[in-house]
Amino acid sequence: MQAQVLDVLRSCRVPMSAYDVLRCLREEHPRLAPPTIYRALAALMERGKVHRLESLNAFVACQCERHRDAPILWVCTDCGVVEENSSTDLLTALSGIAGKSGFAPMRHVIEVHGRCGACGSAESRA
Amino acid sequence: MQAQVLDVLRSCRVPMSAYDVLRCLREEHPRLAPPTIYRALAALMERGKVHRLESLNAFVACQCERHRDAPILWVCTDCGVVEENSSTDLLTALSGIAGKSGFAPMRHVIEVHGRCGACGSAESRA
DNA sequence: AGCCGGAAAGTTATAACATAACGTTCAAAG
DNA sequence: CTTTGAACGTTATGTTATAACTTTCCGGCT
Repeated sequence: MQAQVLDVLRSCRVPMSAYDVLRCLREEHPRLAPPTIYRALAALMERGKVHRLESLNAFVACQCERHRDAPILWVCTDCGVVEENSSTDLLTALSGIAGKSGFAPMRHVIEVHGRCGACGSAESRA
Repeated sequence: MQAQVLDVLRSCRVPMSAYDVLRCLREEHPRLAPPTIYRALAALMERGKVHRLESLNAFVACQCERHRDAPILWVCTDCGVVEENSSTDLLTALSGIAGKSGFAPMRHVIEVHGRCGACGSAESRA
């Protein structure tokens, strides 16, 4: 089930809600119910294969093989595509701020909404 | 209505869901319905008086009088309290990364979950 | 083989979060 | 004193998520 959910998510660069995934997989498994999907997604997130987009209540397949740091997710509000990367500098900066107030970070949520390069140049050509 | 919602949110440092706010205000306005709350929250967010915690589907009153930058929200997973600040350096770093791929940021979601200083020292004393 | 135990998935039901669509009120502009 | 539009009320429903319990299946054990 995890493998099937991951396949569905990998088949598209646009994030999908758990219910989108459910609708996809119901074509093959008509009786599939939400908890199954959420369990698979939880396991995949645990293994770092999938990221949850908190600001969209949606999920994307991880685009990197391995993570050193927390991912930064770049969401195009125009085409919907999500890019992923990470920045040691950024994490260092965050840790620095955290340190001053004695805050011990456990999990970072960094999502940036805007217009991606492709949509930006498409627009400027128009 | 906006003022009442803001009062409720300001009365506590822990984020509240829209339905938490609704339950609070129903004591005074028994017939209050969700759309009224969501409308007030939308207007307050527009005015920068309230922030939405995307990773919790919840809302907190803004703790700063004015923002230069996008807020960084620090969420204690122990006591639930949210602190807020901002960092020009961090935003600069993000813009730098964005620039390389031609991404034009419009909205930043930066939320860090971890243990706050107070809970950390409480634990170490125990 | 037959049994046991645990992990994954199925199943049912409901909780929690959010908004569409339309109606009402009321005050300020014309 | 009518028009108009913003705020709010109301009803209904859509969307996201999980609690709680059951079943299935596989692998080890006797």
